[in-house]
Amino acid sequence: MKARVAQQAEQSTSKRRAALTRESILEAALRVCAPEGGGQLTFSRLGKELGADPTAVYRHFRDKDELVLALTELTVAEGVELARATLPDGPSGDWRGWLTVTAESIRASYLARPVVAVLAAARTTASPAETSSFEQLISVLHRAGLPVLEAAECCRQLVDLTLALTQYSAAFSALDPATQAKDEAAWAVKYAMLPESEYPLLHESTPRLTELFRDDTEVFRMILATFLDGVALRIERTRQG
Amino acid sequence: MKARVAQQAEQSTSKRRAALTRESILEAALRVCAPEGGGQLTFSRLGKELGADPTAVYRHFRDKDELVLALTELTVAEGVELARATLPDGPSGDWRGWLTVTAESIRASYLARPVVAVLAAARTTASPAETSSFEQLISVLHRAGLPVLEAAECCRQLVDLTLALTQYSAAFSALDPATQAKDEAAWAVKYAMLPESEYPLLHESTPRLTELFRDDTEVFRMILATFLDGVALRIERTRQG
DNA sequence: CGTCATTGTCAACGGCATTGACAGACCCAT
DNA sequence: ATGGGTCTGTCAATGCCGTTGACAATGACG
Repeated sequence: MKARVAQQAEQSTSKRRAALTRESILEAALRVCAPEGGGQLTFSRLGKELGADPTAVYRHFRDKDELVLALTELTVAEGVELARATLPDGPSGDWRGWLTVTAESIRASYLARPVVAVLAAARTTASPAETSSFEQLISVLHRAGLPVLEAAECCRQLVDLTLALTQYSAAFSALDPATQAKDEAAWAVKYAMLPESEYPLLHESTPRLTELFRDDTEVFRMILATFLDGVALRIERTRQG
Repeated sequence: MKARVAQQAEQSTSKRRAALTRESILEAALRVCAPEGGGQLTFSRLGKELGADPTAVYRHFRDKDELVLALTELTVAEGVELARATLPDGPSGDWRGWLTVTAESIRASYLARPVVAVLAAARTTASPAETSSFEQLISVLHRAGLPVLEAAECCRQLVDLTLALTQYSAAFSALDPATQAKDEAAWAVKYAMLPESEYPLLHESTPRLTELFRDDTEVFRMILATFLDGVALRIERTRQG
């Protein structure tokens, strides 16, 4: 009864009354979620961006959760696409490069919309784009010498590591600038006042640590590198016996 | 109906009539944030737990942010304390055990109050408890053979890794059970329906991956192990050259 | 004893997601 | 064309949330 003309009739000529579509709403939402779009994703902001009543969105998404899920799916898909564009088509022996590119692509997509990353929290999307990317990751590690199951475990680790660290960074950059500045200042002051006698090592490292405070991306790269060193070790062990 | 806690009338200096104290509020908040305390930390819930008007809390904390910050500081301190209780007093050559215990202690403290973990997001606390723990971590890695700066970098990596993954887990367990179940079901269905011809490796790994879906803690342990393998490699390299 | 700061209560405000009633526009079969 | 049925946008209202300002009760102190 419901769900009449599923989706075929209206896209050819004039949209009957479709000022808003799922796509146009998602686009507007992505605009709102951009780092320069201002802190929050809210129905009223979305309505303003669309030039429509905020509640009109409910005609296309059951609730905010559904909207957020669609946004994360879009974001992941974009990340996967970005990775695909960077990576070679055929198989590659460079497993390390492959994993690195994939992780950093997904991270980049999320960081382009910190708000989405924050709202996505730990929701699992299981989008189709993700699937084939995952299969390829396993394949690359398997070719590198890992048994299938172990390769799959490593991939799961990589994905969790990437998503968790990315959302961690996103949460910070989604904070309002005042709070960000306050936190950073508090941190700097505290480290500057550390008594050298009591914390000699920390005192010596302060400049480097302060440098890293600002640079989430650098920290992510370092963690990823260390993690991949661990994977390399596992591969080597497997090969030897 | 005023459930008064009869524990005042102490303290040497001026103490008017403190039915509520910073400490009693924090305790109540921790109770609310416990996994079985029900989903959210809210002023009205807090007020109910205290048997007082919700807005009374504002007499002791400027706003919710300050309350949350205090809670995170408490949580981190508890984690550090837990680690201290487990670890030997003196120096230890077992750097790997040291790092593992520290990371898992902090994780355990946060997971005992998922709500705090979620609200803390990426706020930096720079509490005193944290500081000495950090100094010790650097010391342990330095003794293991790493230059001071490199040891400090590794510690920073470890902390970020731990906090990010913990908040990632906490975010999921802070979701209402219905959503959790729905997400898990969606994931399971999707993986069960994967065509073997297109995704042979994924298909083969499905049982293991499904097992890991539920077991955040196991995944964390694996990631930590892989990461520490990477650190071991770095230590070895330093020693040799 | 009177003054004053402290602290709990209460009512109110604005922002948020969500809902239900309504109205115009479109489609199709009559 | 016409009239029901259906989409889709609008509007008003609800309930929860954090936060604020006015008020009242309490104790401390000169």
